[in-house]
Amino acid sequence: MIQLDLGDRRPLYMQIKEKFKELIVTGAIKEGERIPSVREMANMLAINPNTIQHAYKELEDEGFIISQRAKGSFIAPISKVQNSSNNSALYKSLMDTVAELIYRGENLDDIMATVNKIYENIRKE
Amino acid sequence: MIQLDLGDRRPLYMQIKEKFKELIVTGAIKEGERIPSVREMANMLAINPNTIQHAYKELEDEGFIISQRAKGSFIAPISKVQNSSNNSALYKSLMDTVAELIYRGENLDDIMATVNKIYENIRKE
Amino acid sequence: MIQLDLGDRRPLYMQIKEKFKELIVTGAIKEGERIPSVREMANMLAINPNTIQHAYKELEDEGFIISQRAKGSFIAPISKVQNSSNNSALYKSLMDTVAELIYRGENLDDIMATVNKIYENIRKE
Amino acid sequence: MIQLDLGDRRPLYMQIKEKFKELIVTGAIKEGERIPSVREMANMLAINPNTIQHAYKELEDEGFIISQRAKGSFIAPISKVQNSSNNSALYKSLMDTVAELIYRGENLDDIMATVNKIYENIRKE
DNA sequence: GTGGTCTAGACCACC
DNA sequence: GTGGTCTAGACCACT
Repeated sequence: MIQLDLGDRRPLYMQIKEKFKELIVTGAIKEGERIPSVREMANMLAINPNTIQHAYKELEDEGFIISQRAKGSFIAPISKVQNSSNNSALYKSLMDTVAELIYRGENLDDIMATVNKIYENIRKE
Repeated sequence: MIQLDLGDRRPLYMQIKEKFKELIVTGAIKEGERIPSVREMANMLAINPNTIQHAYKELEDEGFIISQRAKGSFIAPISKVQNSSNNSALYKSLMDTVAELIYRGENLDDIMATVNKIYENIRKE
Repeated sequence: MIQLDLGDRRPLYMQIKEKFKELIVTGAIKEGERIPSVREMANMLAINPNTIQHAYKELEDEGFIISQRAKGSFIAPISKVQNSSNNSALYKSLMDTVAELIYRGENLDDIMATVNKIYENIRKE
Repeated sequence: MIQLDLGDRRPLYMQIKEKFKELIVTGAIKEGERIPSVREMANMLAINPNTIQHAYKELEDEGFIISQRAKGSFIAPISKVQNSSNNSALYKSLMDTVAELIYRGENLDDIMATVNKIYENIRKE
């Protein structure tokens, strides 16, 4: 489900958090679905439970999951995420990434095609 | 030219590095142009020269600038950047960002329009 | 383990880096093995920790080690090194060195014998 | 004749010196031949004459060239170079380079073939 | 306790 | 004057 990359320079908890975000936003895990408990996850990845806890905490703060004591953690209703923030930081990231791709010689059509493909993949789910 | 954000959780050297990348890839600074010396920049931003040095070092490692002892630092020829790397990490970032935008309820057309606008802005220069 | 030569005109961090590379490529330290922490090494060599940090950073950039915050630094899996680079610079260095040896009157057989001996020494490990 | 690489991190004088060594040891310039004067060279490369002077000085110190006031600089007789130094540093460099090539997955036969090719190329001249 | 970031201040090699 | 190296010492984030 989640694969840690030791070469990755980001802290472990952030890798885990962002991997979960990826699974959620691409629709691989859906609204209401349960994710492994902190302890299960810690066992699976063979790392300290505190690290998982940290990741889950931030996911909850950002509205992606909801943790219920003694029951587990669940993907939050999508409506919650949509209200919870303005998306200007994401648009900023989009602009920087696209500008760099163009600078590095990538074709506008290839970029557009990639964006379209992501959209199609998500719809299909 | 560059504004530091102390509230930003990224290290200072990275803010500087990424701001320069932005200026370069959007065409605000052009191939061959000289950027401020390590000391000038340190004075302008009122931070330690070592921090600027760190930022410039990484920009050079990534192929964006060329630093020459006793002469200064200059924007690298664009051909160096285009050859020097594969763009898969950037495409990965693009996919993650777009997926999250869609998940947060953004419209595909708005995203496409943003991509197009970046392209037009860069071409105009 | 590592001996600094103050008479050497290369910077300290580079002496350290290259000594480690030597230990790694000759098999004296093996994949996955832990190397001394930045502070331990600094104490052992009686130099500033930043200098060690600099050396380790470059070893990591070149794919020889992996540094993990709060855990330590480890010899990278050899597969990472083999994929991560093209070897043309090394072949260039080989050609220059051999050409100079010949110019200085060395015998081709002696050179070949040296190459063979290195190979045997590494295989034996 | 000589091409400077601004991206190269070595000082200019050293690039020049090593390029000359390369031309000499591979036989591209021969014993007794005249090389351009400091001023000619400085004009050709559009750099400061002091930089050329520095390079020539070191070439002379190492026995590769002989400078005669008002006449110019000439490639030294090969016998001079052969006597002038022990070659242990070169063998050290050879061993390090070969060990790294092997570590990076290169084949012993390819390395041997390269060494042989250099030898043949020099003999032919 | 670990690696990473940052400061203040110094010195060096290069051009 | 420029980039690069180094020290001494501090603080932070992560596990």
